[in-house]
Amino acid sequence: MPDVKALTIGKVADMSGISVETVRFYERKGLIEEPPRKESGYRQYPVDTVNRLLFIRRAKELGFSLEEIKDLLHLKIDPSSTCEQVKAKAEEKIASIEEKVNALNRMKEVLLQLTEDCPGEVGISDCPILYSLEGKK
Amino acid sequence: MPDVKALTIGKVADMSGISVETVRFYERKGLIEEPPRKESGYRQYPVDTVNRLLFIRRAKELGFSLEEIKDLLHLKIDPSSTCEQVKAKAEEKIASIEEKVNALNRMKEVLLQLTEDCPGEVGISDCPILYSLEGKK
DNA sequence: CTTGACTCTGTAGTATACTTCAGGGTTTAA
DNA sequence: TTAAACCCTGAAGTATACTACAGAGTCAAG
Repeated sequence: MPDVKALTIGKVADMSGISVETVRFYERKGLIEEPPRKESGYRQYPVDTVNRLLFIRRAKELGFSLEEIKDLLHLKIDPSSTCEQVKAKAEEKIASIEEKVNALNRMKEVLLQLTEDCPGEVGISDCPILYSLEGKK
Repeated sequence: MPDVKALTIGKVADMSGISVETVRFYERKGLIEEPPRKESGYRQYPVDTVNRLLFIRRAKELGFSLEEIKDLLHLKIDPSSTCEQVKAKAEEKIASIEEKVNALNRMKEVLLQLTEDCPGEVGISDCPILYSLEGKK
């Protein structure tokens, strides 16, 4: 008798909101374990795989890369790792988000200044935005 | 007699701070025109190419993609385009930067909340960050 | 005239995160 | 039983922005 709890790849994909192709891709990348197979070769997932996929989704939404998520998952699985280590990863991520935000805000400031200087109805040859991009201050 | 003003690719690369390979790459991408060649096949750039490359660099620093920069350059060259059109591109860019900043700030808020909830010295199985990533609220 | 620095083309590799496809075999519901 | 729906592998394609060759020719200084 087959394991009633085993799910096909299509099922875990639906349940997690991740496509079948992407689930296989995550397996290749080592984000999820290779599941047992039926004689036919079909993957048979334990239900818990859905949680793992949801974990990956949420972490992605928080801006973690697949590599970082892999680290997080390894910490999660390794009983000798500590909450402190996870917290450190989160704090690193916060710092890198802050850096990105600062860089974007600097860009925005420059662009805002340029658009403010732009009267709008001027011919292209006098456009202050292009003028500035040309490096003429 | 050769054009005294013609520059080799190495010269424009040095003067603009962009690598030789990248200059050729920009040519393939249509960001700079194909320059005339010597009989040997060597590219001969007019000095103005340096300004164009600097323009590209600056626009990149402001977060424009190569495609967007190409648009900007076409506007710049086309005498029928207006300053208004350039301004519109800049404003689009500002809006997209704001969106990114907002998304990043939302991520940061969630991460901050998670790290605040984390006592630090707890075993991995009780880590509130991982707990939350698992989707258990 | 030689030699080292420079240039040429075309192709392939890098990183991230997938998606698509060909050409099969398997399951399941009617 | 049969046809739709699903699954398999392995390779290639997508987008962005380059970088790195290989193998050959060219240029400029001493």
